[in-house]
Amino acid sequence: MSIERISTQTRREQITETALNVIANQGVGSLSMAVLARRIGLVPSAIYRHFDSKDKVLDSVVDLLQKKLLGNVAIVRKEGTDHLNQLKRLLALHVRLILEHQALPRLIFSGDIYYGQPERRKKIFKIVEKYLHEVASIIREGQRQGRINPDLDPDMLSVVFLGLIQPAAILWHLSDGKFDAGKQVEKAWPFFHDAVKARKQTETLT
Amino acid sequence: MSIERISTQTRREQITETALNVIANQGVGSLSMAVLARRIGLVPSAIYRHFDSKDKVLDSVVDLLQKKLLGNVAIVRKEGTDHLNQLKRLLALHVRLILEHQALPRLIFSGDIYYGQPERRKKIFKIVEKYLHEVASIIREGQRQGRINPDLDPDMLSVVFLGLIQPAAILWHLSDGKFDAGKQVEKAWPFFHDAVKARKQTETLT
DNA sequence: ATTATATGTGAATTACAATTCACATTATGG
DNA sequence: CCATAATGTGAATTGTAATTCACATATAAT
Repeated sequence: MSIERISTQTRREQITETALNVIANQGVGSLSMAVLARRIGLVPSAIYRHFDSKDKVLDSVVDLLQKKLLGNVAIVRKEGTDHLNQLKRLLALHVRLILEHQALPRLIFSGDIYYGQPERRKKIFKIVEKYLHEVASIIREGQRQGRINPDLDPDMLSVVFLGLIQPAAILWHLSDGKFDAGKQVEKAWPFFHDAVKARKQTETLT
Repeated sequence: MSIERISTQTRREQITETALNVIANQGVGSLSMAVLARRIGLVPSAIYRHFDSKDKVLDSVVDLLQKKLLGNVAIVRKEGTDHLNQLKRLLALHVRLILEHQALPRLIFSGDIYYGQPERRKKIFKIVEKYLHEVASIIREGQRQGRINPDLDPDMLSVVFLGLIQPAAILWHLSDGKFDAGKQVEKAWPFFHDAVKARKQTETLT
């Protein structure tokens, strides 16, 4: 009569993924134990066999997000081509990630997820910070390699880099998919690339 | 015994502003009629003298946001200096707006505000769209004026422009004010400016 | 001043969400 | 095979939020 029984380990992953999807599609406000349970085919109280509370579920979601986000960085670093190319690749992966899980910006922005939860807020900040560190680090290597203009501040650039994606993601989502985030980023990349690459010789920066 | 009675007109504005602040400080999820009322010094049911429902309050918040956001564009256009300067000014105003009302990105991202409310979602999209149109229009004029590189796509640029602000705002908020968004944008602007300005003479774009 | 309208109050209603608990049932180790 | 732990269920509890309503009182119009 009942649903198949699954090990807590797998269940936890399933619950976390589902929660991420709910947040992505409907926002943090729509995430309830009931919704979560229904989507999986469980009864609300069953969730408590695997998580102590809704808060713990949210913590788990944040962890998942971290894994996915920083995972992308690891991927492009392994590919180890030229550093500007790493950034390009990272951009592409990030776009895909965001389009798959619109939840990413929502987790960061909504505030509902960390209001009254300073720990969680700090954690999310750390994740973003780490991501930016990695990007800045790639940029620095590119500068050492002589491919990226050494006059530019890598930390500033890393934030701008993030900005190549974010608004595109918003627009995509707000427009219900009509705005083509992929195309925007494709167009924005050459602009960024050109602005960032080392100048051949004499070129004033004003 | 009771609070002073105020005309519905003023009350509506007061309620809307308060709602915006609550969202800015605590997220959409924390916005309840009770919180709203308490902040103003009313009783929850009193809100209904001025708004039919919470949804109507949210609609009103969106209107307010539109006014503020597009208001900034109007301001810089009137100042009518050089177009690149207009953008710089707009950037500064936008930063201030976002720092004052962190609600802006939240309204757009949280999803809670428009899930199940396609009308509202469309409206928000229209606001952002219009903002971008204005920015693109400023850019086009700059191109006609010969100050901005005519090879760059103004629509693409307008989105990138938005990206100069957004991540900075996130970081500022996530870090609880420790990350200096103003400084980031100040640094990012010269980068953008240089990348966008018309090239003196021969300069390949790759 | 008197009446009508606009504002504000407090209690009541309804719905829903998080969480707990006693009770099944399946899986697993011995 | 048996005992025990792990999973799942459904009812019950508690809290909170949106909304309505009957009742008060200030404000404005006559």
